[in-house]
Amino acid sequence: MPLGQVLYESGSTLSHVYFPTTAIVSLLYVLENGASAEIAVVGYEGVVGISLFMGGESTPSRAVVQSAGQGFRLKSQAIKEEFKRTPVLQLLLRYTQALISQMAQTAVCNRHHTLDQQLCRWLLLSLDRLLGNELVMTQELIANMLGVRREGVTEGALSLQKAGLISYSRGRILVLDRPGLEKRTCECYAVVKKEYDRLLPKRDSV
Amino acid sequence: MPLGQVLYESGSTLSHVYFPTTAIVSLLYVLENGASAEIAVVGYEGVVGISLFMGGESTPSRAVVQSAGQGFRLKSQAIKEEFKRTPVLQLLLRYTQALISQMAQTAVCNRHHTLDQQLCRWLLLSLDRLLGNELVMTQELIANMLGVRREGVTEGALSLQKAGLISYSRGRILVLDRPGLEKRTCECYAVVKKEYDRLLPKRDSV
DNA sequence: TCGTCTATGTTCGCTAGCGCACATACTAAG
DNA sequence: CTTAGTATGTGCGCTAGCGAACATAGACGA
Repeated sequence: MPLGQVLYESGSTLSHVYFPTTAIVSLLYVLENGASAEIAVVGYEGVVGISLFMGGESTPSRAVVQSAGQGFRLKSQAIKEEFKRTPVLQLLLRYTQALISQMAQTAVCNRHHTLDQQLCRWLLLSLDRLLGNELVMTQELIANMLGVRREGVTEGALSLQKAGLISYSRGRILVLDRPGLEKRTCECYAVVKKEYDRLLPKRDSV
Repeated sequence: MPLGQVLYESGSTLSHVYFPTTAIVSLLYVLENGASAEIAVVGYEGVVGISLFMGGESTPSRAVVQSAGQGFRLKSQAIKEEFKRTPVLQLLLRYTQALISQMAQTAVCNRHHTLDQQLCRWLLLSLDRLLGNELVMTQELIANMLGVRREGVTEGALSLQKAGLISYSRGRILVLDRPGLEKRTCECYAVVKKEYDRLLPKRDSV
């Protein structure tokens, strides 16, 4: 495995599972503007291509050889057959992959996007998991979730309210203009949502 | 599930697996100084307590109810018995959990730690996956991995060199003082390493 | 009705890291 | 040896977000 080799691109179907021995492989998440961040490092202790046995076939991440070296690989077919014997696990594994995607996206988002965008993303992700269009949630708590200052959330929420996208008071947030939020957030929300939809087609069947 | 309920603490052994229906649960990573960041959100589409069927028993993350609501739960014993039938998967699943830990830690680290600390973490993690004490890697590439500017890495590397911890030139980095790096980095390196060691005890057996 | 608590709003100085532009300096190919 | 190319060093102005301190105001119990 030479330095810089791309084992798989974001979104492509994986043809092999790789077991590095002396090589190191980086898992990168790439944003639309080309900016990227490394999500994890895989060396001799690990496997590149988890999604193949997670049931997802592909991931929104890219795998790049970070340090030249040796490794084994297995045809995807071989792995998949191994796992066909245990259909019960499929759903759980697929969910796991969705979760992993969300985590990874969170990491890049932390790095590259503004508090404002992250706030929108967070509101949308939460909303997707609720029935109405109301969130019971203080700004203080949101700040904790996002890992930022409470004051930052206050500013963000204010500007969203001024823009007529939400309205709130004392721990209740009403989303008035969902599409507006979607326009205002970064790509991360859409990526995560798409991945959940792809991996868990019937979301209310769990 | 009332708002604010902690389903499991970082590091504790999980007693149940939870399937939220109307509740939302946040997975938080907490730093030593108490600062934290949300790694992922789990709602009706998902499961809280993945590590139970991943084979890891516990995770370094905390699960908090973010929005009150209903949900099911299963005793951990029930889940584990289900999975005892398929011992082949165990190793892969355990590795998956280790990978997930690394991703999560990366996300908090992005949020809360300085470039300097992250650089040390990155060097150490890479070193752990190599034989010698030399990395073949330009600062430009490291910047890409960390998702920061090349100049930032230059500054960091300079100060590490001045401190006598590393020495480098044109794409070759020599680590001179490993313990020194470990002292200088944030907790994230240790957490990840510990988790890998815990989950993959015989690291050269993969 | 009053007092208290909690949620939100506002200000101010500060710093890390960004973006950009450019200055070296090592290296390898001709 | 020369030249081109790539890796590293440096300076400068700028902005997002931090930390801390404090102001306001809705909610709710006594």
